[in-house]
Amino acid sequence: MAREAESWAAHAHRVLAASRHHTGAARRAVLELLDSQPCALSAVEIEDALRTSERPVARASIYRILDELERLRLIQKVQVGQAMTRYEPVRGGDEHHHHLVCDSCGTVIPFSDSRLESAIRDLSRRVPMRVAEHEIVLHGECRSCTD
Amino acid sequence: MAREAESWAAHAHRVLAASRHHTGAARRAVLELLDSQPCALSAVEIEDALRTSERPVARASIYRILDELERLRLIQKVQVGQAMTRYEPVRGGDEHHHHLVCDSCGTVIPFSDSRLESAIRDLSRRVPMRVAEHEIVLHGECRSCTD
DNA sequence: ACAGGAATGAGATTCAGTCTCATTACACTG
DNA sequence: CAGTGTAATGAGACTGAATCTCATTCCTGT
Ligand SMILES: [Zn+2]
Ligand SMILES: [Zn+2]
Ligand SMILES: [Zn+2]
Ligand SMILES: [Zn+2]
Repeated sequence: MAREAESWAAHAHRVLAASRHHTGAARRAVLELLDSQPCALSAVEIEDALRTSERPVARASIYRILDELERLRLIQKVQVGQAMTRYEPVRGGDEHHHHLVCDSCGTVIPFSDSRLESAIRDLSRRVPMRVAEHEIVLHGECRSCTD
Repeated sequence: MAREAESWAAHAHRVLAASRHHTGAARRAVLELLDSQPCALSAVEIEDALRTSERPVARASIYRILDELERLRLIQKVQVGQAMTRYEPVRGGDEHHHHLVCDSCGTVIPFSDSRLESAIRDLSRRVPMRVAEHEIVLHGECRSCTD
């Protein structure tokens, strides 16, 4: 399957179109910004970035769109520290991952670890709750801040 | 050592006294409320609870006290979802633990798992950051919400 | 092209959390 | 035990992310 050829934005757009009627320009602008970005963005950063673009999008729309994308599992929240929530594309259903956060400079670095995931999977079965999600964040100091 | 006999509040009070000069009534009120509670509390819940008690404490003081307690590792933040930050006593340095959060009713259930911790410990060594802390939250639906 | 309903925008609003600074209370000294 | 210096506290203004409202605009199917 030529899935590699399809951008995340295009995929997300199709999923979005399949799950509701309209597909406005605001959605497209947000999708494309998210897809172009290497890192997780906050709603405010998205608003700022789009304000100066050819397709500004209102705050209310951004939050609505992000909610929708999250419900469809097209993006995921990244909670780093107590600061504002960030969002990043969930690409290709492939790599589930978590984050390292530098408490000095705020840098967010993704990582994945199969042993950790398997421990979580195993644990989820023994716990008094139907576990749907998990969040793992490692805090510390990144290389550049330690030097 | 008769450590069992000493309440967390009393322990915290000693640590606090050892690390600074004054030890006001506001601090005592917050310590005792935290100690008496089975679950993690938010700053707002603490403020509300104390407002109707015999020793109301101002919001600014509550946040100051919580910051101080956290720096001394007497309490720990519990970030569940995107909601407001909660705080819970760190008792006896003993059981490091994490939380299950029911996304329906908001219930928070503590758990600990040595395999998970060892996976984290191991992982922390292989990662491009000096890891100081970690947060793990499992989300899902608790038994009462599933029924 | 049209109608009906979904999507969007602008701004008011909420609310956790922070900041300021005047006042109070603690702990030590004499 | 009163006096003094300093830390702690309180009241409320302030900040900023996130939510809400509702009038307007724009899709989409017919
Ligand atoms: Zn750093
Ligand atoms: Zn995982
Ligand atoms: Zn529940
Ligand atoms: Zn742990």
